Amino acid sequence: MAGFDRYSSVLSLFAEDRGSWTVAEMGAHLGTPSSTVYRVVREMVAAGFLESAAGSYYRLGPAFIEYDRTISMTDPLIRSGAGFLDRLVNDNPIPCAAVLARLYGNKVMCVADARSKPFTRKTSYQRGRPMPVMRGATSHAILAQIKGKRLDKVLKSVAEGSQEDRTALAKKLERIRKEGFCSTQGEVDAELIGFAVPVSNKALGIEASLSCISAVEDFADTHEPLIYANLTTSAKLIEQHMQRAYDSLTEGHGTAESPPIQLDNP
Amino acid sequence: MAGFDRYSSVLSLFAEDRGSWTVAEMGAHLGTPSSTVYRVVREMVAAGFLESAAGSYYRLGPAFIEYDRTISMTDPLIRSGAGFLDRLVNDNPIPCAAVLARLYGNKVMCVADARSKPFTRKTSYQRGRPMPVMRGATSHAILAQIKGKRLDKVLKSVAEGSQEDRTALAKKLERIRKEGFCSTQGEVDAELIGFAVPVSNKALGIEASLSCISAVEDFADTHEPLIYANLTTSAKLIEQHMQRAYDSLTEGHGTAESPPIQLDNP
DNA sequence: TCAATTATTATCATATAGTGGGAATAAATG
DNA sequence: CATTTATTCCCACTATATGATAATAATTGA
Repeated sequence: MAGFDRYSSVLSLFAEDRGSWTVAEMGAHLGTPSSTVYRVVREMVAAGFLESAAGSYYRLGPAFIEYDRTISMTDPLIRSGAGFLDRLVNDNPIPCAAVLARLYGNKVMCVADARSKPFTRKTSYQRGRPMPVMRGATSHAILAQIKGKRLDKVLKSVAEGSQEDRTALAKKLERIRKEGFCSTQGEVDAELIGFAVPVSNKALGIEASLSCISAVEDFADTHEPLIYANLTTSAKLIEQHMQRAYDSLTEGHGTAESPPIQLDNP
Repeated sequence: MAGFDRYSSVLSLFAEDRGSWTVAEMGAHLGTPSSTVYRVVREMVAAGFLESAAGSYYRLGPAFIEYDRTISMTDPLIRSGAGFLDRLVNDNPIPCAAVLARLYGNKVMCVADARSKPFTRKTSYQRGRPMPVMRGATSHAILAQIKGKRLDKVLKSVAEGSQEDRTALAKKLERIRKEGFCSTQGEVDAELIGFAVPVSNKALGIEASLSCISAVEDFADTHEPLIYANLTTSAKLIEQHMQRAYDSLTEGHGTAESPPIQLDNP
């Protein structure tokens, strides 16, 4: 193994189901001698990517918390969008969770979320958790924004579903592109229904979606217009905010409505 | 440059004040030719540590959000402590923010926080932001738990303050160790006062503190006993929770009070 | 406390992988 | 479509990673 893989293969061991490893365990799982693993681990501890814990165990280090904060403070979508989620869940006619998700390379990931107090269901959508690319309104509203070889690349990267599935999805995406919204039921979590609208900014290269998730049993058809109205309105506001932030940077000044948000992409 | 530094020196460029860089800019700042930077960047993009954004800019990638989530779900302190913060800020007699911070190598970092609705002040303590090691009740309550060469190592690593400062601090820490709590005023943020108590678990190698921060103008001496009582109670609960989680793992079973928390450090 | 065990670092000959200047190609721009 | 800019490719030259082993440090148990 060479290059960055040497390091990321070690980091990949640390996941939800296993947060601490000894050097011997890492070596065994990676098929690498301990002396080599020790050197790699030592370097990453020095850089804050791992920390030495009790009992000769190692854990993920503070660098991840720090860089996560950097992302929260500099990412245009998070900066512009996170603040709208609380309002959205409270304006919704039924209990729900709101999710702001975006395409990150070939991955769809939730980058901010909120839930109304009465909404107690568990949802698969959580900040930092990679999401199914081919299933769910959240992902559909994102994929509807891309096409051609870019879309192919994303779909191929997940290596999921048959050719027919992908053709069917392509048709669905075409319709979403025209209508501007979509919903799915039970594709991600049983008994939950999701509604989503696209959010994007071409100049910043951001393809995202805003969605809300509710229990099927709380939902009635009469709620649908209001749900979509709220989502669409919030999405527009987020897009406006992103564009203003971008403009205020390229023009080199902030306005009264858009305080000088630091958005360093000129 | 060699080893992991090759990669972390690139990542270090990305910070609060600058979230996107072109390869040419990175090369100029690092004194490295573009062809080399391109190779390094390509590797990190493939691993999700960077993402390619619009206009030939690069940004931090989804890996950081994902690993941050992994930490939140596996770190014993965060798992046991984060849930107590909301209760703490609401039980407090005056508006405040609560901070759970820990020693991470030689760094003190906030890993979870909460604030009561009426508390609107800006505080320097935010999840993911490295904190001053030698100043503030939050850090003092942590440092009071370590001594000898370990303490020396931490203090030397920050290279801050004179020898006298460090001697004075050592005396202060000695008193905190005996009393079990501490407070500072204006050491971190002007007009704010902080109160802190230690939180630790020897078996897990965790040295942390629980603190709350209020405006000096809201504070009266009569509040102090209740503030410390709340902090101490919460800290005890957090420590108990951590210990139970640890025990339930080492004994290989969960009990009714402590649901089977997945804590993989045996 | 000390002996025994285990974790971590150091050493070093060898194989391997990174470097960077420049050419070639791909992508973006106007 | 032509031009500029970004990105990848190529390759001789070094520098660095590797991993078996030995030395040291830290931890554990009696």
